[in-house]
This record gives sequence, structure tokens and C-alpha cells, in this order.
Amino acid sequence: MKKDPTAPRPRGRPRKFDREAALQIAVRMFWRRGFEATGIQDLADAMGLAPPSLYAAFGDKKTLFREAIAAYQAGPGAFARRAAEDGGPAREVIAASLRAAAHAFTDGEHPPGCMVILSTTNHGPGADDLAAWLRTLRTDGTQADWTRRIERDVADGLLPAGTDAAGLARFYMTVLEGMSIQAGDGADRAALEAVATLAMTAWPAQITQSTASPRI
Amino acid sequence: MKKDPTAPRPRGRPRKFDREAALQIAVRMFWRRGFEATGIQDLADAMGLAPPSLYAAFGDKKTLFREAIAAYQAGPGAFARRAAEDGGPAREVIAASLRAAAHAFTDGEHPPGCMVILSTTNHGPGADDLAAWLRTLRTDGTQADWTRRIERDVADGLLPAGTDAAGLARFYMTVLEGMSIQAGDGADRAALEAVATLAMTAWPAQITQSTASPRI
DNA sequence: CTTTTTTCATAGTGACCACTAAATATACCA
DNA sequence: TGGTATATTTAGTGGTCACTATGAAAAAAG
Repeated sequence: MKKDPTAPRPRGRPRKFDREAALQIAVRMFWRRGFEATGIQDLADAMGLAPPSLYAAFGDKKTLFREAIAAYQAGPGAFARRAAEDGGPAREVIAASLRAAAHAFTDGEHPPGCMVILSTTNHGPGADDLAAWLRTLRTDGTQADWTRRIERDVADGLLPAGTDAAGLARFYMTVLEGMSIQAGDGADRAALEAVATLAMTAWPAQITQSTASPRI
Repeated sequence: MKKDPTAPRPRGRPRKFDREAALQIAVRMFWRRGFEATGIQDLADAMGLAPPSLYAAFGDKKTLFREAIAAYQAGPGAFARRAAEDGGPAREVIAASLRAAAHAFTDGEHPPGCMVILSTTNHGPGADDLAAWLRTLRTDGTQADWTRRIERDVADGLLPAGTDAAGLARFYMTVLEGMSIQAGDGADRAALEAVATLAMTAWPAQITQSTASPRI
């Protein structure tokens, strides 16, 4: 991902700002204020550039916002994906995600809460498309992934047959979404961890490992 | 609350619109789009008035917003207060609140979710005061009320000594806040009721009525 | 050197924002 | 009927919005 020092330099005048650093500034502003309340002028000022340089580097405001969301998901918002990578049972994955969220939402280095959950909860008609896109990131992303993991555990006999996988996944997504608002309202790390722990006590009775059919 | 027909009519030219109906329109617009994404022009158009009439009747935008929040709390947002009025144990009050929320958030007559939770989650620097006010409505309102009820149940012996009342109240507020986002994302009434039911399974083991000291 | 390519800073564009000055209309009251 | 008080309509105010036309500056290529 680093740039190749042997690569030929581009032809024109080199830009005098760090595009990646400027993108991180956009992430933080959109994260804290949302899409509509963040102005191009605010972004350009914080990045130390004039608006034309911003437009040349990132395109229009919606394009920049989409890239900022992608950068969030690849960086500070990667906690859920990382928690899912070990491929363990759904209960472990979700518990780890909520714990990681409690940590990430209160790390002091970033705005509180999850950018995907918070940054278009309010929007005018001009941002309906962005709001719909973020909604699919929530429901077809994390929540659908959790649903599939729970279904797999039911198939494996780890959870009772008849378990409402979609409902269970929605409950934990609801908790994650609420934790984002709580973080914005000032809840500290211990408070969010307590919320996560309490939420996990709602998990259905697991079938003991001895009676469950092992996964191949 | 109805106007007295024997009261003398006011002196000047009577206004030709229904102030209460106009306020309800403002409630719905602020509820759906939030404070900043709702324009005075949009409000005036929807109410069928010109901006000066709106300013004469309601004052500036922030004042109208505050009145809209008050109207929401007195009307569609009164479900939590109503659920609390019977004065029963905290578990019943909170369970009833979540059930009522699942119903209210999906009644089809109003925007989805809770206005107090949703309408300033994104805001620019110009609305910091409104956002802070709504935060106090959440944390010092419903959440603090639930905390006091849980503390009372602990004192009454209904819940184990050492129960983290503030943490338990925060957990259920987190669920309520998440339900608001889920409602906006399209979760239907049955889905939200399932979330509420699942959340209540996290309630700590109650002490049986026979062993608990009765409330005077 | 000159030419080409890209970025830069200046200085705007029209559209919309919350909000209002001024004139007119409609009520009550003396 | 005239005076007063309030509401209404028209037509704006300055400010900010996202966005850009223009030309100078800075690099590589010839």
C-alpha cells in the first residue's frame, strides 16, 4: 500500500498536502457532525487548503463522504470485522464485537460512537441516497453477517432449533446502535462495557458442547 | 385545555390558520429530518403560510423546535411517561415502556423512532445548545427515572442488594435508543417487540414476592 | 530554453439559509 | 366613522451553501 519510491514522479505540479491525512480529517468531521452539518469550507479550513484543491483531490461532497465512510470502515470502524475474523461461534463473535465497540466508542482519539450509525440519522431530501446506502451497510452488513453466523450455529446444534436468528441478530445490532448514542451522550468505557455484558446475558441457552454435533 | 367560548376575542386581525395544527406539522418535519435539515421555508410551505406568519406565531427556529419537542412529549412521545404512571415495580414499568415504544415507533401515523433520540444526533456548531438540551431530556429524564425506580426496588428487596441501578437503567435506555434507529431502518412492529422481549430476559433474577418485604 | 501537465490561490457563481421591513388587510373599540 | 391592534402579503436583507472559472505557479518532458 506504500508508494513505490522507484516509480516515476507524476508529470504536473505536485500537490503540497497529504491526501491521506486530509481524508482522515474529513472522516472525523463527518463522524462528529454528520453529512449535512459539515461544510466544504469547514473541511477545507481544517485541511489547510482552498476549496478547489479539495474538489480536485476528492470530487464533490458526496463522493468525499463515501470515501470517508470507506476509510472509517477500514480504520477505526474495523472492530466488528476484526472480531468476526476468527470465525468462532456467533456468541463469541457478537460478544467480542460489543466489547470492542465499548472500547472503540470511548478511545478518546476519535469522536464517540459508530460513524456508520450516526452520520446520517438526520438528513434532508438531498442526502436520501447516502442515508439509504448507510442503512444497507448496517442491515446488509454487520446485522446480516450476525444472522448468518447464528443460523450456522443453529445448524451445528449449538443453538436450539427454532432460534430466531434474524431477531437475535437484530437485538444485538439494536444494542450496538444504542451504544453509539450513549457514547455520544457521555457514557464512559466502563458504562458501555456493562451494557455489553448485560446484553450478552440475553443470549439463549447454549446446547452443551458434549451434546452438540461438532463442526467439521 | 379547550379555549373558552365566553372569553373576549383578541383585539387585532385574527390569524387564519390553526396554530396547533401548524405545530403538529412542525413536530413531524423536525422528527423526520432533524433540526438542521428542516428549513423555515419547508415548514411554512407545509403549514400553508408565509414565513412572517410563522415567525409571528412561533418566534425563531430554535424556539419553534423547543415547542415542537414539548408537543411531542405531550403527545406521541408520552408513551414512556404513561407506562411509568402506574407506579409498579421497575421491571413492569420498563417492559411496558419498551412494548409501548415498539408500538409507537411503528404506528404508521408518525415518523419512526423517538423524536428526542433522533432529532439532533447530527448537528453543526449552531445547534449545540439544542443537542445538549435533548441530551438532558434523555439522561436526566427517562433514564434517571428508571434508575430511581430500580433503586427503589432494590431498597424494597425486590432486586438483589448491590444491583447496579444506573447500569441497568442505562442498558434499557440503550435498547430504546437502538430501537429508534432500527425503526428508522425499517424494522416492523413485530421485530421491535421481539427486541423488547429479548431485552427483558436480561433483567436480573427477581427476589420472589413471598420473601420480599412488601411496599407500604 | 519552451511546451505540457497538473496544482495552486483568488475571486467569484447562483441558490438557498434564517429572518425581516414595509405596506396592506381585518378585526375590536370608542 | 375613525383609531388601534394584530395578521397578512410582498419583497426583500445579508450570510452561507456547494461549487467553479480563471490564471499563475511548479513540476517533468522535449
